[in-house]
Amino acid sequence: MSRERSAPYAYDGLDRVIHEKARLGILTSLIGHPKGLSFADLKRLCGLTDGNLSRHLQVLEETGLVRIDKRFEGKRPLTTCRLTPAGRERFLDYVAELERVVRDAADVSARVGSEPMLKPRGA
Amino acid sequence: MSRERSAPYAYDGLDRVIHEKARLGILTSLIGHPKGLSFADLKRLCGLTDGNLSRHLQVLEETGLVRIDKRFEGKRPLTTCRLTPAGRERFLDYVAELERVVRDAADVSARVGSEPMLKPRGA
DNA sequence: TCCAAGTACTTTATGATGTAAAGTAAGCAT
DNA sequence: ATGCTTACTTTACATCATAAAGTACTTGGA
Repeated sequence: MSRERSAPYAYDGLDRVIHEKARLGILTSLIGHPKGLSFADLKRLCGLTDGNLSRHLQVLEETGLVRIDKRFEGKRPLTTCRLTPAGRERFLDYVAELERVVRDAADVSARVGSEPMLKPRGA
Repeated sequence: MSRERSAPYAYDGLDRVIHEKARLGILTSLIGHPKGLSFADLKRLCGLTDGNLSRHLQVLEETGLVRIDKRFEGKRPLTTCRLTPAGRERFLDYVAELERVVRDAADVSARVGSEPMLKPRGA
């Protein structure tokens, strides 16, 4: 209930590592797949290039959010990524803060909603 | 309803300009104050330094999300910021996408919630 | 067998940009 | 006068996302 009394919109809970488009996508993908996802899967799901994904995974591993498993499936390398327990926890904390952002914004669009400022659903 | 069939976690709707901690705070502050906020107010509400706020406001003005009004109140300069109509719209679009992120994540924590992976409330 | 093309990544380099620190300018207090 | 505060802006640095190129191996023709 305290939350930086003086700076209610500082959103300190928005972890920089997680609050990044690409990484946010990766983590959201991973939280839905406890058994992990392959490099190729993530690439497709998140619409990322190889280099881009590789780099982000590196960051996520270094910060202990994901575990990366490299093995060979037959003759080909297969990289599998999954959330660490800590990663899951930090991600859920992050999402909780996101919900707060959404709520802060929603509160207001309700308050201001009486004025015809948001275009009516149909137009 | 389409949303990049093949890359459901790309979150293209997360506008880079808005998806920045500081700016997200600024915009959330502003949407709640249709009459605008002063530089000093924003600084406090968002917990930003002068230089930092100044820079972000510049970006937000350049991209047409906020309007900045500089006048003198008595003998002192007073900078007032408010959302433009376009800014409001783009911000609401952004928030809608945020909601999607939250929902994507929430769906899953529900699905996985049966397993004792998230620490029980008390521990 | 040799070569071209594809898979599965990693490394490098560059450009953008968030941020701290310093700077400007004016008012107010002592 | 001198110093402190408000109200910013400018600069300079350091981080970092991303594209492009590179590595290594495999598969599939000719």
